[in-house]
Amino acid sequence: MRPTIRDVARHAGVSIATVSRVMHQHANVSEATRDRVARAVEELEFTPSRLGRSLAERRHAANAIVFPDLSGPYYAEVVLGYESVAADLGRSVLILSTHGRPAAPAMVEEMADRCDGMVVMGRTVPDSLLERLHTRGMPLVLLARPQLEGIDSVKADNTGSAESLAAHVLDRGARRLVLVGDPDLAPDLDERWAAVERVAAGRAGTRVETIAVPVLDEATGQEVARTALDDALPDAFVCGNDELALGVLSGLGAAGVDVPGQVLVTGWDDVMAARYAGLTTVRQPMRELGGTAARLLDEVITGGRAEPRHVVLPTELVVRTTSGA
Amino acid sequence: MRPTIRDVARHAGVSIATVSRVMHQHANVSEATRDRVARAVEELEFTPSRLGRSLAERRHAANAIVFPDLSGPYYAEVVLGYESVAADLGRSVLILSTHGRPAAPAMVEEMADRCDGMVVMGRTVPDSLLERLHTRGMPLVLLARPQLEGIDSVKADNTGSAESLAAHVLDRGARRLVLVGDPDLAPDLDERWAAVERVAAGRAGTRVETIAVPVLDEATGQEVARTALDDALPDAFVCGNDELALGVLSGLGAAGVDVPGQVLVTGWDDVMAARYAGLTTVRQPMRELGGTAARLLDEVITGGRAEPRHVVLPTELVVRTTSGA
DNA sequence: CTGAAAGCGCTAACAA
DNA sequence: TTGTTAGCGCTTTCAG
Repeated sequence: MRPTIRDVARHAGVSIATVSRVMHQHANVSEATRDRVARAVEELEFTPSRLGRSLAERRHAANAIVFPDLSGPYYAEVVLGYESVAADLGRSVLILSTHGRPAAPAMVEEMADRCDGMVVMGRTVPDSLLERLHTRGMPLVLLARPQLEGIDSVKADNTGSAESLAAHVLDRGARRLVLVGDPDLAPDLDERWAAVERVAAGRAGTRVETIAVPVLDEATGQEVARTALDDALPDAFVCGNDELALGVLSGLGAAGVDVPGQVLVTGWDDVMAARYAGLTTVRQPMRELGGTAARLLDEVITGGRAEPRHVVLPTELVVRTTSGA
Repeated sequence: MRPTIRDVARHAGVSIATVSRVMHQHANVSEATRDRVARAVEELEFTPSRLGRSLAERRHAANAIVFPDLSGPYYAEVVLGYESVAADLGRSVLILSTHGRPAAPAMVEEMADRCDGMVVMGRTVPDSLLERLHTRGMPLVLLARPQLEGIDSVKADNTGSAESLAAHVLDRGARRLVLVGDPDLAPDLDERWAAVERVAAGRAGTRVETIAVPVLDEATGQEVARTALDDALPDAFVCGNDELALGVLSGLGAAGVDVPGQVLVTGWDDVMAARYAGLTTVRQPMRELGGTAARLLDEVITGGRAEPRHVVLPTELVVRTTSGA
């Protein structure tokens, strides 16, 4: 059996309170006893139980992050940025991918009971749950999802870059645009699509359509391309993320369509593969999104800020060959 | 304040033991009391505290995974595969990226105190720590790292595919090969390099050199290319992972070197970008590596197997244009 | 079928 | 400076 604080106390001939004090470098301990205790700790290889400590302190020194699923680099990068900062702040990191599981809300509640605060991405959990957690006092930060009254949030700028992207595509002569992706899956898309439509509305003869897809991955992109090939090809596919765009690209390529000659294709995120595919896209600071969320959450947990903060990180249009260099 | 089991007990006019029984669907409770308790639980919105429960049960219902750092898709995919299976098994998931931190061993010990078992990847932690944890009874699974006496392990086949890769490159006429990557960073490389050298040794006039790099990422790959350009170019760069290879590729491309005409370049992992870059590589089942580790760990935790298991997952050579189609 | 009581391992008032 | 003691919230014998 692993030694407990009582074992150490007995071994050093002191009380458990003294052991606790020594473990916490508490001031009021004579050097002599401190040494005795330290020796006992050494000899028994004592490490205080996190569980006992957490129960007594009523804090976990851990925090969590919830994200929808993990197809592709975007979430991975965000999570890793989060882990990195949270670890620097001395907190353990719990992760949960809801992956459309019906039990997701229950899993989130369970996780809420293991940490001092959590970051929630996308449409992983019903708002009502988040609001309940928030009123219950659980520190929360929303990441890349719609804001909620009184809760901190972080997101990347969708509007500005979506406007640049739209302008770019239209400047290239595209008139009929197809927006690919489902805002219900990626809440960010709402803002982006709105921006594109706003820009398009300012230009005569422009038409914008929308294709909702079940998943934002390469296979789906390929399918979108195939379907479009049977109908009339639009002038541009504006996709919700790079994987979708990459899929459209290969679907089109397989059919011998000339990109960007006949059609333009754009993505979003700027994942590594986008560079090698020459995809025009918008760069999001994925790592920083996670890192910023971790820092905000820490402020909420420790500081007890009065007002919630809402951070928007900049994004950047990256023009490459596939939408016309 | 959140209600405790005592609140529920008082509310239902029973003892806490009875509440506990009801919460656990324990048999010996009359239907009447069960209902009373259930109602009280409802009304107070009682959820048992994980902490209290864990302390009493002496189990966390959580497990962890440690990995070196997160540059690139490989670790991300593995972690996600792990999370997915672990969550299905009803366990919470803790992650820790050691990232060369000097405090890594301490962080791992701390994490060990929050979970029922953990998966350890690569050279994140000194073997001595792992052995100590193991003797202490902590369930462990090693992932893509050298085995340790009595501890389960999972890895992808390095030898077979490295042989195929070497044969492929040599068949393409390469005589002077450069192996890029540091086995101290990625333990898998030892086996791969050994396999390549074995195959090369069987062919006359072949020379194999090695370049150790500090990190296996794109920037490093570019640098390797630049350095090689100043000296004599080898016939083939056999890289430790895709990112490195992709970096070499762009470094070479920037200098106008014809790949695969003048030089061959190969990677390892088959990440998404590799497909779009046309990189010859070896496909590793990244997700499955994580998933398998999660399952093994579960067996160790729950079953108490007598003998450790060592699983090797198959890999596959994927030939694309950059090493000669 | 139900309750009392003893922990699980620690922290932190309060005394001394 | 040190020790005593009462929890933190739960599970689980052991009686009844």
